[in-house]
Amino acid sequence: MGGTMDGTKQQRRGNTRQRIQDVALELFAEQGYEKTSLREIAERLDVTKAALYYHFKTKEEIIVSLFEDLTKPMAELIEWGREQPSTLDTKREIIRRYSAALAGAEPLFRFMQENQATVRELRIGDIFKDRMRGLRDILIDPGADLVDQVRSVSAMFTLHAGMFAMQDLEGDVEKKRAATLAVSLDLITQAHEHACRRT
Amino acid sequence: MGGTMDGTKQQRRGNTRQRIQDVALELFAEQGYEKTSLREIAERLDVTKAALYYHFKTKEEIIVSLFEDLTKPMAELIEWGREQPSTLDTKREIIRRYSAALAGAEPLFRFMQENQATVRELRIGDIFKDRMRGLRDILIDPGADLVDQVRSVSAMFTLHAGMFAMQDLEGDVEKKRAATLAVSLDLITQAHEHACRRT
Amino acid sequence: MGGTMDGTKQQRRGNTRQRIQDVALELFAEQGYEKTSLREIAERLDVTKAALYYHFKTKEEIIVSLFEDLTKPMAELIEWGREQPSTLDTKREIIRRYSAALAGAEPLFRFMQENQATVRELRIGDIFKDRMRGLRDILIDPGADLVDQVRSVSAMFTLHAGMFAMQDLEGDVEKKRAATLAVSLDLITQAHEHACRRT
Amino acid sequence: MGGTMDGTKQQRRGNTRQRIQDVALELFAEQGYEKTSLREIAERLDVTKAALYYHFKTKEEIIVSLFEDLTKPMAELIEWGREQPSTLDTKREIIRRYSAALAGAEPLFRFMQENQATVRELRIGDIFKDRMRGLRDILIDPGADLVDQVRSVSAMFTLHAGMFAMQDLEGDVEKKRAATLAVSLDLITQAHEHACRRT
DNA sequence: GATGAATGAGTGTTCATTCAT
DNA sequence: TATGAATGAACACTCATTCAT
Repeated sequence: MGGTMDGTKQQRRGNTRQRIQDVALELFAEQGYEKTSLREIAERLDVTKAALYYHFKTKEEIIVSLFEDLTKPMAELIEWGREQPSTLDTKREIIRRYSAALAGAEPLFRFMQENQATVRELRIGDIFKDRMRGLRDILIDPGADLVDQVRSVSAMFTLHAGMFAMQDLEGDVEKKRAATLAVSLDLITQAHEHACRRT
Repeated sequence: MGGTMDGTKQQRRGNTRQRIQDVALELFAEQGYEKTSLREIAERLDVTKAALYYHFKTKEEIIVSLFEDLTKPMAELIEWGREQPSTLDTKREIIRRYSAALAGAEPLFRFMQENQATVRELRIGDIFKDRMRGLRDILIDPGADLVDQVRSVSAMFTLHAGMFAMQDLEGDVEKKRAATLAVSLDLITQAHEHACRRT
Repeated sequence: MGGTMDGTKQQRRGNTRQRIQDVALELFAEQGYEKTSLREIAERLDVTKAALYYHFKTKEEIIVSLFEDLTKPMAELIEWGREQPSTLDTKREIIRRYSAALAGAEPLFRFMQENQATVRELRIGDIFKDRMRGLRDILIDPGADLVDQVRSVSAMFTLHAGMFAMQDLEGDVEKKRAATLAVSLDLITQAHEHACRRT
Repeated sequence: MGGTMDGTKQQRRGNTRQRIQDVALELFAEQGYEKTSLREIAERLDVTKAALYYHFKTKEEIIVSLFEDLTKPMAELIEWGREQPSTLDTKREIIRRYSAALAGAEPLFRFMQENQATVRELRIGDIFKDRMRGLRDILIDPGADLVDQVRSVSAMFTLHAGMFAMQDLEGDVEKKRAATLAVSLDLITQAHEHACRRT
């Protein structure tokens, strides 16, 4: 209170790019990619559309940049996972870390889930698909029972559902997160143990 | 008058409305709602855009009509479910029938899943959300453990994931459907039995 | 004066396409292709830009349609020329007819000449280039002296120059046209006779 | 100060203005004035757009400066021509020197020819028109036959055509230049001698 | 001698929608 | 049952230009 400059249009030196990303992600997640126009983003930031083009070559590049910035943890997780032995502990750790990665970039992941049709046509669509497949292949034992494969995939999707579809369940957010993680871990454990017993 | 049926542009008496729905659903599911223009639909049918407006008042009404026509089984399932006692058998039957309902209107459900952001702004968004909540409330025991609630929701989402996300797993389509159903039934069973043991 | 309907927005049934072409050609010839915006064309016609798009898929298609409509005589001339024996009389007739063709589509040819850089990137650029080459190859004797080849080409370009670059010479338009044609015929005659004497 | 010249971005002290002109002319001649953006020029030079504005007040000034620098020989030629007696020898010398002037600034003249519609709206349009008229008036005898006037103008345009329209004729460049010049001299000679005979 | 950041005015193009016929 | 012709509002994107640093 008092002090912090004059309040309008100040302090935007050098961080405009960041502010564009923030507002864009918020709007993309809220209304979808196509229904969010550059005009809208620009107006919220009190700059002109042309200013957006100074920082990003196209509309798509905005979402691509967000994707690249925010999914780094996911990429690293996959890389890490590939180098580990395919033990139950590894898989459980993957699930735990993936849960954390999701929580850390919630709006982006919500966007990815709720705009799949759009995302599919965008450059990030393929990258994301690859990543999901990467994760899946780490969690699934080659040659496992089909039911157990489904269980592994379901473990991942339970985490997704936990973020978006269970938000209107009554109860504390953190507790729901924990419960979701528990079910996910349960599924991956069942999948793994069945598979072992067979061999 | 009278005359030869020559194969093109005849024989479509009265079924134009139906044909519009078919093509629209195909395109909506493939490219998304916003990216599918009425021009595109009209061109595929070899009629003019204005013709679409003879059959549907707006673009939104096309998707609404599809939704209403194709989700009747789901609505009936919920109605049926509400009148049944909350036993394990009931729940398993719900899951089975829901799986069948999904399979029977695959493109529409794919559309709903892949265009959630769009659907949310449409009239069908709320209806669908209500239905999903309806289903969920039948499957969940009030006062059950949070983990078991998650398990129930996960049972539903496993079916969804099964339709869309597992399509690139290797294996026969029917077998995958069966496996998915098995995991889903497993989850709902676990949820139910835990809950019973507590009471 | 007196009589002709009410003056505003009447009589435009069915001929809008034609009116667009007329206005577009006028503006393209006057200001160039790039500097003429669709807004400008639409405003002159008192319709919206979108109306232009009902009749033409793109801006380029407007100029393409003009080109196709207006250069038919030129195309036919080339076709005719190819079937004739390569006599002096044929060549003189070609020059005469080409002169007439130019006069009959003056604004288009002016446009083509004054916007060569633009035209080169358009679809019509290549077509036009081919036509010019076609004409040239009819007029030039294979194996003629280089100087005589130049004379033949110069005969064509003299006609062009006559249309555009000599308009500010003093004198009656028709007389200038006749004089230009005379010089052109002279050149083609010289070219032909030299060539004959050599063989 | 001292220091190693490493090859990139050095050694351009003071000659940036020149480099801008070079690149601009190249692009203007290749794609036209309107289709060449300052961004493009700047990118080729690996400087920012703003840097261009340090050296030139507007886009137009770039082409104006090119025009002024490169058409000095043409201006001097006219000045010289005006002071000479109107003999055949003078006229032939004018044609020879004009041919050389064209060859010495080929890209600019190509640009002027291929962007006439654009050039007309630019400041250089009028200057150039005046110059062409100046040349013409030296070559034409006042009161000569209209046909001979056309011949004189055609002599000039033959040189133009020679530069641009005959480039795809087979044959050595230098030989074509010589042939073109020969035809042009021929035309001017015919024009002159006819005129003399009449007086 | 040049850059980073931005603007204002414009571009061609597409869309859902309307309405007289 | 449809079409032909048009509209108004929007969209992504580009441009020449400016100015503080």
